[in-house]
Amino acid sequence: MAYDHQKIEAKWRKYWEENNTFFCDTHDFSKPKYYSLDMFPYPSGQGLHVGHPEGYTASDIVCRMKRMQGFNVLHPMGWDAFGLPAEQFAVANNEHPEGFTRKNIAHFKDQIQSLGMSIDWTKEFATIDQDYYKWTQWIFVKLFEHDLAYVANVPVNYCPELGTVLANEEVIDGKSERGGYPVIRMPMRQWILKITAYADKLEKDLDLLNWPKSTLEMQKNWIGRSTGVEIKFGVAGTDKSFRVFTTRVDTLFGCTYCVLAPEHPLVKEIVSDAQKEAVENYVAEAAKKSDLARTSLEKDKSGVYLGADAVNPINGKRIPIYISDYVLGSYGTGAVMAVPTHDERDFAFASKYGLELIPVLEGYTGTEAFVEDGPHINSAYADGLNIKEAKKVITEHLEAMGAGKEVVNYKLRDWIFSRQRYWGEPIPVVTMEDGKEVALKENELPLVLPELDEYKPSRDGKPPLTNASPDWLNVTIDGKKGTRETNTMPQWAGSCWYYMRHLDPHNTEAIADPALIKHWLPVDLYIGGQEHAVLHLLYARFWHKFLYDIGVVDCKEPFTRLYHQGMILGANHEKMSKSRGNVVNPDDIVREVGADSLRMFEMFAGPLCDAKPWNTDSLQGSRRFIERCFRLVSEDEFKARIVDTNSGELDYSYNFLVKKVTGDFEDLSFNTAISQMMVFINDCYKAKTLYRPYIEGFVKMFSCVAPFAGEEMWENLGHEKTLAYEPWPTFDESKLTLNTVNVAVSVNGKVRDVLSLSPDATQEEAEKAAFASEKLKVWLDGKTIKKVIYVKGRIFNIVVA
RNA sequence: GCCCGGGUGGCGAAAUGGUAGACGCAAGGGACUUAAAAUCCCUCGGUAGCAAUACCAUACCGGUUCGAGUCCGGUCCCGGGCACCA
Repeated sequence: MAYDHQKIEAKWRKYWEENNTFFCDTHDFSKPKYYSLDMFPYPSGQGLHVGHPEGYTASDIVCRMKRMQGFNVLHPMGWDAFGLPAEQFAVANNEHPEGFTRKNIAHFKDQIQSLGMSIDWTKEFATIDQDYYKWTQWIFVKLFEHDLAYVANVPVNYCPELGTVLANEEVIDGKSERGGYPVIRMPMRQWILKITAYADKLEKDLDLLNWPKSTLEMQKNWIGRSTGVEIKFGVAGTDKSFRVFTTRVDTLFGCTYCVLAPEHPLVKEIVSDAQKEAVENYVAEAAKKSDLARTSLEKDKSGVYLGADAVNPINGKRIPIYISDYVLGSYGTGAVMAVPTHDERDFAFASKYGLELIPVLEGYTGTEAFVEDGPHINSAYADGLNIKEAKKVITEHLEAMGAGKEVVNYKLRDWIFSRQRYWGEPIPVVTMEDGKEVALKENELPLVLPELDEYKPSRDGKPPLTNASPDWLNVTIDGKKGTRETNTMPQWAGSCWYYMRHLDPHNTEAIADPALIKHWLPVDLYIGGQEHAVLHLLYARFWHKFLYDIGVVDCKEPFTRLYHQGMILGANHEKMSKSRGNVVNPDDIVREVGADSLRMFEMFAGPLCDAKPWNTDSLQGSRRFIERCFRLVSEDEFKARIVDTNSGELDYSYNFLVKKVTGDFEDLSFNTAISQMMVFINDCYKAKTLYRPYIEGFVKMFSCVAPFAGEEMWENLGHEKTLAYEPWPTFDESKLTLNTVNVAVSVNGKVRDVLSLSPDATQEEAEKAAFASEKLKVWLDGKTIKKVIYVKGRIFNIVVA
């Protein structure tokens, strides 16, 4: 019986669906739980990409093993279904985006099912389902009630091409993260979530996570915690003052001027008449510039003297105040103390405007800012101290004077949460005539997205929902008139809490049954692309922490273990793209060589986290391996070798295999697990007899990677039911001890002979055997033996002079 | 510029500080076959040699060690992230 992948895969797909094989009874708490989650896909019109099966297969392998190990495994799938492409399709065809999206979902689901994922489809839902986004809106209302959602007129990142504002996280190099369109700064009324209120927790709790180092690092940098001192500077000749933030308070004696951000409120108040025009011009120019222009184009520093001076609180020195756009209004206090001798930016600025230079650390040469550690000078009581000591002393002085205190600052900004788009969750708020915002009550949710005649945003940035019918727009609450919010939520909203909803996707009373939340969270394994290292993962952590604080969840973090699959590149080692003509369609592969071969190839190609090029030959090699395994239980020649009494010939190979595969699957090291399976199969081909329990154990492990073939092989071995819940193979440690092991004998570290010794041969025995070696004579002849090093089972090294 | 990763055969890659290149792909040879495909077996880092074997070899330079792909310092490349954050 030949390996017919199409027949086998169709057969078992049907079997799993009909028997609801992978149904997870989430209320069954009798077994330990294992919750494995894939980052749910956005169901695009293009269908599945060949990269999707990679992450999905990885988590599927772990789920299949965990199920056999007796865990109650939850492995769900859902759809991140609000989003731009569907809306763009809707605008182009003047059609509601839902129909298009539902069609895509059906296609995605069919494709994923064809890949043999052991998913419990009874837990499926989409973010666009009304009974899902009801709860997304509910969480928003809770945030609002806790003053974590507010409206403000702020300068935002507006993307004219997309017709919407974007979060800071969605702007990369002045362009939109999606589409790469230019983004400009302009003030607009927006809903904002106070993620900064959670900055400290988001930073600290990174310690609790088993996440890739690079991702932790990126989150840390994004949050950008820094400890420093806030210092109060008085404005000379007035009763006004301003605060600066510095991480280098030790250099305060070298501060020779201060710089305010152009948008600093004090600027208008203290500017001198003589400088007024120049300052106003500069402020106007800076306001026009986008962040991009202020940063990348402005290598050269510019600024204007305010005509006012400040007083350095540490020594009473009178110093000029400038404004410059290299100081950001949105970070720290929007004002800095400048120490040109020990800060590169200040040095550049001071050199340009001929400002005073006072070195306060030994090592300053006058040609550039000296930023290393060293003894302080010109710093009164801090002279001779290093940075750390000087910081302490000067901070104490400032505190005693009431002129400074230690503070923590974050780079993280609040999350601009509203979008001027149609295809998103409506924000469940009504603005009353008096300008007050009122959130809808729970029984008024969901606030359903109304149908429109047209889905286009208007040119002036007004959202499509402003075109909704007056019935929808105008509401009366307690006899007062109000208007519904016409902004919608960003796509991230739906993905912030979906992992909770999979536990209980049809609950109408709560976001999920609290008992289920308590039992099943956090997610044990979360696999998805690294492109979400900051955006989605930061937002989801924020919502989770908020839900923790209001008692909805009782763990601090949603995802304990996170892993990113690497990209599948084109055969030419470049990113797959239509324009490069190197795109591989998974449907074609499934049809031609089968889902099992695709899974095997993607897992065997290299470490899960690495980028891996597509390789058609290697794909065939994976199929060849599956066929080789299949033949063992389907061809008479091999079936006749399967026996019920153990001859012992595969003892080592099998037991080592079980140990290796179990550990490697746990570590997500699938490529090495598969190579060990290949070694075992090669051994099987050489063996005279095949001990049945070994073959069955192999099939169980193999089936995690190639589930269709695995089930078929299991049936060929005489079983009637699926192997999905068969007990996971165990290994016998005693079978892993060999009678003899190869011990390399080296002279001065160079291997000269290999001895066959007992694994626990003593040093004396090893020595005897080594010095008896003919091959060694040449290397030892006439030499003095200084010492020998013996490591059991590994090496016997002789050091000679 | 700063912060993370990473650099090993023709290719994808393995290697608790202990015989570098497991496993696979490609290539070459053999068996089976009328033939081909498929399958099975063998060879396969470089140089020299009929061979045994020797020397060289994990980006480059240096160090620690009996012993370094692995640890430490420096250099050069490649990938990713951040970028006036005071």
